[in-house]
Amino acid sequence: MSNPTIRNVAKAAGVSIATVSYVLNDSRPVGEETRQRVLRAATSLGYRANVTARNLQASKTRLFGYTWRPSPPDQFNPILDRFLQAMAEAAARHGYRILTFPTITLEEELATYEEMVLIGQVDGFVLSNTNQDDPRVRSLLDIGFPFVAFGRANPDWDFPWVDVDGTAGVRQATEHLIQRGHRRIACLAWTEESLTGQFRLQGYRTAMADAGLPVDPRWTERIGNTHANAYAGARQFLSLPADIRPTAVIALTDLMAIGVINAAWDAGLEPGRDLAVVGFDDAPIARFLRPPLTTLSQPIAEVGERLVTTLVDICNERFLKERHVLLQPELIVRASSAVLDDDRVTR
Amino acid sequence: MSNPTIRNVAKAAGVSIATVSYVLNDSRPVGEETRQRVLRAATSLGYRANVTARNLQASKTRLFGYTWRPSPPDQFNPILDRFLQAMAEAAARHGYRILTFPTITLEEELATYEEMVLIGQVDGFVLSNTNQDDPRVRSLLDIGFPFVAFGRANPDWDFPWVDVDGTAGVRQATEHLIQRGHRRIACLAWTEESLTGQFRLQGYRTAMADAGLPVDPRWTERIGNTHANAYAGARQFLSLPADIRPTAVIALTDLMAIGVINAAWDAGLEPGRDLAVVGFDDAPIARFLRPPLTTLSQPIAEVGERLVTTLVDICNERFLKERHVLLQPELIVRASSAVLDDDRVTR
DNA sequence: CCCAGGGGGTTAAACGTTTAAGCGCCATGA
DNA sequence: TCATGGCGCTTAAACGTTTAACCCCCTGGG
Repeated sequence: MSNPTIRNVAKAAGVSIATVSYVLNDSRPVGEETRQRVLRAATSLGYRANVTARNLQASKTRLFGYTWRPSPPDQFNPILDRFLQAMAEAAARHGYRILTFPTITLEEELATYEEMVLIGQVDGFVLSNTNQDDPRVRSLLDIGFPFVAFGRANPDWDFPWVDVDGTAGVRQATEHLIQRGHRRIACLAWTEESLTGQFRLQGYRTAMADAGLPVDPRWTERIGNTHANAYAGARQFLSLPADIRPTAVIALTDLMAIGVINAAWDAGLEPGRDLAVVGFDDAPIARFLRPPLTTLSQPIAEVGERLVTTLVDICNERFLKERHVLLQPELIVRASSAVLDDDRVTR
Repeated sequence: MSNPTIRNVAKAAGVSIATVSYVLNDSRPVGEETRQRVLRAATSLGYRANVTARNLQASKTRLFGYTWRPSPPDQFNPILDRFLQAMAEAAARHGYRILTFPTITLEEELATYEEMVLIGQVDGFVLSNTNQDDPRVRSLLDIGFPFVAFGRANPDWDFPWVDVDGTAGVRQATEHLIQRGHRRIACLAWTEESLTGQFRLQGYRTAMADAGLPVDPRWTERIGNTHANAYAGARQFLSLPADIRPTAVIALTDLMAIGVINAAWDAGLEPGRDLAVVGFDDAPIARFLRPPLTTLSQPIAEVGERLVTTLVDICNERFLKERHVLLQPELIVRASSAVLDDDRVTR
C-alpha cells in the first residue's frame, strides 16, 4: 500500500538514513562501496523521496499558482491550451508544477492569493491578462511574494513581466495594409481601461502618422471584446459616407475580426476583397475562416517559458538577467488582407 | 518573512500547541475561555495552518493531477477552458486543487503517472480523451491508484468514469436531419481505434436504421480529426453521382464540420441551404460561423464537476453512488441544418 | 473515605525528509 | 609519542502539523 521510505532503504542497505540521503542527493561524499549498496537497495525497493516531506523540510512546494477568467460562452480563449502546456513543460524542466485554481470575483481572487500565500500552497504565481493598475499585481507586490505577469500594469511599479509588443504588432499590420494600397484604415479597439488595448491602438496611430495618413476619429471604435460589439462597430464603419468609408479594418482580436467579417458579408461585401480585415492572436480557427484571416501570432510558448523560468529564478534567489521581456508578434498574412482594388472601392 | 506557526499561536494564547490544534479543527472539546483565547490569538496573528505540514501528517496532498495532449496548430481544444475551470471549481469546494503537468509521448506520460504516485505528489488523477483499452487506465488500475476518467475504455474494466452519450447525441442529430427532409445523410467519422468515434458513429447508424433509410457505404468516411481530412472527405461526398450524393453531413467534431462547410463553399454550394452540416462540441466559434453551425453541446461543466466529486469520494473512501455516469449532449439547432429544399437537391 | 470518571489541559510521538554536529579511526607530520 | 586532520559514517534536530496517551484535579457515588 504505502511507498517505501528512506528508512526502509537504510535498513536494506545496512546504513543510517542520513547516508541514504547523502548518496541519493549526492550532497556529501560517501564511500564507494556503501554508495553502491545504497543505490542497489533504493532501486530494488523502487524508492523515490516523498515530495511532501521534502517540501516541508525545505519550506517550499515547488508549485506555481495560475488562474484565469473563464470565457463567457460567446467568447473564447485562443491561447489557454498552448500557454498552459508551455508553462507546465518549462516548469517540469525545473522540477516545478502548475497549480490551477478557480477564479470567481476579483475580491475572492485576491483573497485566494493571500490565503494560498499564508498556507504556503505555492512558491509563486503567474498572472495573466493584467490590467492598468492591476490590483493583483499591487497586492502581491505589497506582501512581497514571488510572481511574474504576462502583461504590464503600471510603468511605476517594479515587477518582472513578459509581454507581447502589441504596439509593434499592430504597427506592422497597419503598414502591411498601407503597403497593399489602403489609405482609409479603421481600428476596432478596446475600452480605455485595457492597457493592452492602449498599446495596440498606439501601434495603429503611429503607423498612420508615420505614413502621413490622416485618421478620422470615426475610424476608431472602442468596444468590449465580443463578436456582437465588433459586428455593430463594423456596421458603423461601413455606414460611413463612401469617401471616408474604411477599406480595411484592424481588429484587436480574432474574435472581433470575425465580427467584422460577418458584418461585411451581411452588408453584401466580400471580406478580403472589398474589405481587408486583420485580427490579433492567430487563434486556431483563423486559418479556416472565409477568408482565412490575416492576424498577428503571439509567441505564446515562449511567453509561457520565459515567465516560468523567470519565476524559477526568483524563487531560487538567482539574479534576473532581464526583469522585463517584450516579445515580438509575427504577422501571418492570409487572404483577408488582399491588395486594395481601386475599382471596387471607388465604385 | 515567514508565516506564523501553531507554536506562535500557542505561546500568544499561553497554551500548548495541541490545544491550539484542537480548537482550530474542533477535533476535541476545549474549555470555552481557553477556546476564545486561542481564537483571538490565531486571528490577531493571522495564522493559517501550513498545508505542507498538514499534508505530511495526513499522508495526503489534496491535489489531483490532470494532463491533456496539446492540440497541433491546425486543431483546437474546444472544451479545455470550461473543463479545467469546472474541475478547479468543484475541487476547491472540497478543499482540493488541480495540478497540471505536461504530456509528451505516451511512454513518458505513463512514467510520469507512476513517478507522481511514488513521490506522493497527488491523491488522484483525472484522465480525459481515453481510448479503447487505454494504457493509462490499465496502468492506474494495475497499481490501484485513485483516478476517474472522462470517457470509457473497455467494458470489462471496472473503473469509475463519466462520459457524454455520443450515440444518443448523434442519433438525435440524425433524426433532426431526417425530420427536416434529408434522406441521404453522410457521416464523417473517426478512425476505428477511437472508442468515442465508435459510439458516435453508432448513433448515426441506429437512427438511419430506425428510420428505415438505407446507408450507402460511401456515406461514411473514417478520418483523423483535422480540417484537411474533413475537407477532403466532404469533397468525396460531393463528388458522388447526383442520385446518391448526400444532402447532409454529420461531422463528429466542429473542426471537421468547418472542413465540410469550406468544402461546400468551394464546390459552389451554400452550406445550410444546399448542404446541411452538423458538428459536435458546440465550440465557441460554432455560433459565429457562416452559416452558424448546428452542433451537439456537451455538458462539460457537469462532466468536470461529476468527475471531481467522484474522485473526492474515492480518495475519502466514501461509497460511490454511481460509478458510471452517462450525460446527454444537447442539440443546438442553428442555420447550418436548414430544411431540405427538394428543388435544389434534385436540380 | 476512597475510588471512578470525566473535564481540561499537556507531553510527546509521528509523518518522511534534510543536514548540522559529532564520533571513531587511521594516517601523517612534528 | 602525540596532536592534527580528514575520511566515513551516525546521531539527532528540525520543518509544522495532528493526535494518542497521559496527567491533574475536581466531583459524585458507594
